[in-house]
Amino acid sequence: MKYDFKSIEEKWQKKWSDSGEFKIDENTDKPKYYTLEMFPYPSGNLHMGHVRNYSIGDVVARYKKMQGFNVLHPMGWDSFGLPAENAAIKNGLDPADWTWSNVDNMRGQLQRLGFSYDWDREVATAKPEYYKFTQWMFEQLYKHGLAYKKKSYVNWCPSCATVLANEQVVNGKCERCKSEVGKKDLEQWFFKITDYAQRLLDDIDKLDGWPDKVKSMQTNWIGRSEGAEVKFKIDGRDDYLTVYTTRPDTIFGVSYMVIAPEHPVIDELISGSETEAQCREFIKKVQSQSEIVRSATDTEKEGVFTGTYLIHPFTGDRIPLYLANYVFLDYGTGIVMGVAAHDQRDFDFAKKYNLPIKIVIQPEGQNMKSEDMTEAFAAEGIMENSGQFDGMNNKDALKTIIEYLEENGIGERKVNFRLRDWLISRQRYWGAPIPVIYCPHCGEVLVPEEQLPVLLPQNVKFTGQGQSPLSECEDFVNTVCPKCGAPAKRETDTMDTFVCSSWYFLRYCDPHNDKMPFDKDKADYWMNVDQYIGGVEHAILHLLYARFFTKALHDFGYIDCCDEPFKNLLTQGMVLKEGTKMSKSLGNVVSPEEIIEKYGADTARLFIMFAAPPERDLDWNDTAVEGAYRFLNRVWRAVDDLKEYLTDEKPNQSDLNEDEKKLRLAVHSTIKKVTYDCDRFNFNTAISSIMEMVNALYVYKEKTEKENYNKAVITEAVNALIVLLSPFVPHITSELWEMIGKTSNLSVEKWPEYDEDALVVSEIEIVLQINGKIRDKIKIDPNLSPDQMKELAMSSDRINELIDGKEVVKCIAVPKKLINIVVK
RNA sequence: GCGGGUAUGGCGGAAUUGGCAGACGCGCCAGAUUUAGGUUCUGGUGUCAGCAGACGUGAAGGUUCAAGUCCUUUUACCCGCACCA
Repeated sequence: MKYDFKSIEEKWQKKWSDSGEFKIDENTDKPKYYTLEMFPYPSGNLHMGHVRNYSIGDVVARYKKMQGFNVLHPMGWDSFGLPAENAAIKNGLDPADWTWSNVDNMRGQLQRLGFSYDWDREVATAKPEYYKFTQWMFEQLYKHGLAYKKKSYVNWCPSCATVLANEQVVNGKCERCKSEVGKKDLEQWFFKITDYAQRLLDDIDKLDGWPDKVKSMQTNWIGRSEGAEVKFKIDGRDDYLTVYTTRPDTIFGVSYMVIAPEHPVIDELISGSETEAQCREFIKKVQSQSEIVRSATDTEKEGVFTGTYLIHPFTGDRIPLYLANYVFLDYGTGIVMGVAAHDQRDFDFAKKYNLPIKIVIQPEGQNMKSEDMTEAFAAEGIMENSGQFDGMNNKDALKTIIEYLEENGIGERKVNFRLRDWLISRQRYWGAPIPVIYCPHCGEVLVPEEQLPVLLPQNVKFTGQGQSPLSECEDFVNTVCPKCGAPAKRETDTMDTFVCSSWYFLRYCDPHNDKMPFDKDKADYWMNVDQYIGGVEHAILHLLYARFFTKALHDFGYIDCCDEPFKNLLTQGMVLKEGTKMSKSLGNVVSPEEIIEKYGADTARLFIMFAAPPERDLDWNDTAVEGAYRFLNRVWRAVDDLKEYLTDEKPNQSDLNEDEKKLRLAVHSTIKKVTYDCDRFNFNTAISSIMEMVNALYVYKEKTEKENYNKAVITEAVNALIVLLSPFVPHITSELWEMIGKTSNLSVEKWPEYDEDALVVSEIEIVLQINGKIRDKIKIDPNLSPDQMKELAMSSDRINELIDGKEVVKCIAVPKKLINIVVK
């Protein structure tokens, strides 16, 4: 019989779907295991990255299930987002129709790959029954003071015609469409993720199962720094400006101050000053610069004197205040001390504008002169020109100076984060509407919970310009105030899709609940996610937001079991073709559909799991895919040949001949190895050891006459082969299972255990070395003591020949491995 | 500049603890089967050398009886952040 993957895969996929094979619930004594792959955006078709992501997840799910866990393995759709709306603008399609037809197509593709999802738990963020609770989440955050509206300079993508979160701006460009992002002064909705900055940072240490890379990326993104805020009095006035510095020890080295051009106090400061005209011109110039130019390290530092002086709190000196393009409004206070001698940026600026360079820290044992300096001195040293702090080590001085600042009311210790609040409103249609109503009498009012969801209106015009399409939709905008009943208007912005995906893993725990986003007991049963799998591109955005949501929901009392969503994280590598990323423009895209058509889902899955370890990039190789297909055929033929030599009897180790023992050894060492490897996600080596076992089976077949087959040993080998292979290639193994007469369900078959007795060998080969070089190999009883081993080694003719006439200095024997004789 | 990572045959990749470097697969070479091609089965395949042997895990040192693995220095490449005061 031939391996007909097409009919086999169709047959089993239908069986699984008809019987609800992968349906799961909480009513069991088994320990739970929640494995989750990042849900896809329904772009229309699966790509190889998806196939890899979900193949890895499916192997984990099936393996854990066979090990006796109650496995939650769900799938869903991150189905709000811009492409649907762009399709509407371009082709006049309804975003919902476009989305749901893509979902149907992709669901079919996932099913053709044989993934073991509990489809009853499917979620889609764009369904009212889901976004109802996204809106509920917004309201919870609002009620706890974590959602608020403010006017600020925000990132604006002209092409997407919407604002963006800081995390969505990559090198000054929109992470979605790559257009240059500008700034706009707008009133927008934010989530106060900064309230959680310290906890999000501290708890990174708890994430043992996360890759270091992702942890360090999050650490850098949160960007904690310690320093002080210091007040400088404005000369000739009674008020102060406050600066933030991480180097209060250099405060005596301040020779000028710099302020961000957008700073709100500037207008007042420069009005009427002699440099007003230049200042205004400079501000205009800086604002016209793109974020990329502005934030590039090599952009020349420029500035203009404001006409204002500040008074140094220690020396009383008058310090000139400059506008400068290298100071940012949104970090610290937007005002910085200029310490030319000890900061490279300040040094460059001071050189350009001829500002004094004042040394206050000397490298130990040296006497630097400012006129000789070619770059700033930022290392440790001894304080000088710093009044009562002279002679101190600058690290000690830093602490002492902060204490002094606090005691004298000049300043205070301050921790700063780079993390900004999360801007969540978007001027787009295809997202969850923000459930807020503006009443002329009551102001900002939440839509009452019982009125959720605020539904997206239909028959909306998409122009792709200006305001959110919702704002043109009279029926939607006009409503009544839930508090006073007066005519009122709805918020017309929708939420960033990252809000929807920040809690979907909780919804899978209880996907049909229409009262609450999830039942607390169910969430406490399933959470947290034992294994999360996805691309590293979400290292900051999604993973940070999901952590924030989980912590907030935990604090609000909706989950008890954890305040971190993902216990273990696997970031899988990319799928490449000839070393480069697959892309339409390069024309090197390998379509999963074609591969399934040509070789079947099992071959696609096997190749992907075999070709590289999961976290590494994988280079697609057509001939190696053939190799995977060849292997499955080899397995098929072996089982087909041997199916008539099966028995119910178990092998008896003591009755076996050498060939039978060898086969049994191969089988049981493979069980051991595959189990070990699967526990560590070394799927490529797990598969290679199964291949070795198949090779051993062929050797046995070759060497043994059919009438002498040991049926018990063969049966054990065939069973183990099918079971061990089943998480990787579920269709062919299900068919083979049935073919050898099994009626039980393979997907819940108990994972095999190896038999120690089968691993015992009477003889092993060890290596004889002289001075670390291999000179001979001998076969010995593995249980020999080191002394017995040495004795045997010394009786080797070859060894005696080589050490003849030399002095044996030392002899090392490592049981079961080698003997090394050291001679002079 | 800061942070994370990678480097092993023609290629993808193995090598749990320091203990036979190159498992497994691809490719290639040969043999068997076949009218032939394909398929399948078997054997070979790091480099140099006829053999013995020597060399070999980015580079250079070191520790050790023994190093891909540990230590020091260094190079190249990939990824992330970056005028953050």
